[in-house]
Amino acid sequence: MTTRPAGLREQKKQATREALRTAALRLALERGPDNVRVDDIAEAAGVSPRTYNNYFSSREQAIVAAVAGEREARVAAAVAGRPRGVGLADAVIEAIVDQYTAPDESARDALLLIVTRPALREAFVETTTAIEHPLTDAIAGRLGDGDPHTARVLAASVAAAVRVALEQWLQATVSSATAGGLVVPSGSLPDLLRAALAPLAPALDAAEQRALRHRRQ
Amino acid sequence: MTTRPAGLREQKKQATREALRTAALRLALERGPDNVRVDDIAEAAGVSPRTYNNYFSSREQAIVAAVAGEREARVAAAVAGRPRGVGLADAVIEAIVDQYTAPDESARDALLLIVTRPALREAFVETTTAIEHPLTDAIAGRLGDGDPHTARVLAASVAAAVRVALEQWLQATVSSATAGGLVVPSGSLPDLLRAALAPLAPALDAAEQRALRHRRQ
DNA sequence: GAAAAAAGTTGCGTGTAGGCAAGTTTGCGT
DNA sequence: ACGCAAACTTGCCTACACGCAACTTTTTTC
Repeated sequence: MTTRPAGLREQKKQATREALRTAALRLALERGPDNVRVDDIAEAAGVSPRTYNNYFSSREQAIVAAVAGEREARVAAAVAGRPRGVGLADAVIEAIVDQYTAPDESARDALLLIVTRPALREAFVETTTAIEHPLTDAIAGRLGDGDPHTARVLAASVAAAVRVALEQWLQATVSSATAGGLVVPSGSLPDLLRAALAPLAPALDAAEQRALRHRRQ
Repeated sequence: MTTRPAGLREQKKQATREALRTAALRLALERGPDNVRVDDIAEAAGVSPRTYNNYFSSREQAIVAAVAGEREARVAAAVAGRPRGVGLADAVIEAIVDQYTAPDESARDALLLIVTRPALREAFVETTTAIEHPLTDAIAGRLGDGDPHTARVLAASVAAAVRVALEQWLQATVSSATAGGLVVPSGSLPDLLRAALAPLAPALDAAEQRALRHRRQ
């Protein structure tokens, strides 16, 4: 579905990208993010520093990409994969909660690293915009391609809501970190996501109803 | 209303900011955006280059800021200023259409400049996120402070929809430019804005109803 | 299967973003 | 009115992003 004919070229590109981001994360964890030069990352991944910048347009991007991974694609697939019966709002909300609540233990200490550095936090929050395009397609698929504009706006809004939830979560995390104990848990991300997405449910449902009505006629 | 106690300090800051962005725009128009160094802008505004970066975190920001101006504040004020009777969705949509359709003739050639340079276009589109905070307050004011979270999500979604509309408008503009004739008009921005915001109306209305019901109890 | 075309990598050079610490200006309490 | 504290400006310095043009690798075409 998501995998195209392959081609050696594309394989290498993905491999390089993967090598860069894992190298970036590993080095950041080993020495702390401030002691990692892009030269180091490039060297660890076996490419030139110039090539690094062909893949990532900032040093932070590579690090957060290792955590965010291919979440965009997974979210879109999850939305598309919900059974026909469930409403659009439920499909979207549950798909997102699922994908952002992956039991990814390996990411725990990485997130710990991210929350403490403002630049990294910002880059991490920025990753939410990456879900817009896949999500647009997924929503358009469910709405029946009547009006791609609507799907795009809804996807952008959903991404914005996710961003809001992440910001709240990070803020809670960092304040609980400075407040005292071990950091990890903070407010429950799933709850924050649901709360942030809830106000958009009427818009999603309305679009779905409109699409249905339109198709009948 | 929006003007605080003043204070000489704040005045100077605003003056510097204004000087920087007008200088940036003037120079960009005179010589073309690629022939403007931040040193030039700083010099024209009478500050050090280092100070420039205390105000704007990229060269493009200053140029687009001259066009975007204080639109954030105006949008928020316009939303807050609509009569109590009109629904939230209408208030928001009309306020935004008004503010983005200012008959600002002086901005015409500036926009012409912006659409042609990808970096400037991106920076211009990014300015939409600036309306989020003021708009959050304005929406929260209309919803009655019952749940500030909802206002924030709605504001972020509205900003996202505006961004989508701007992207479409810029794309239409640039393609009509490469296609042939004089550039300026392209698709009607007001129409694009209304179309992009329409799918969010149900969410805005639902929030308003909820707030009303909540207040009655 | 070889040659042309397309896509990707790399080094170089220029301009830029931002941390830090010292110097300057503004605001405020007394 | 005075002086202290906080906020802003500035120069210096390091690392970084990205255009460009030459070169290498993969893909396509005949």
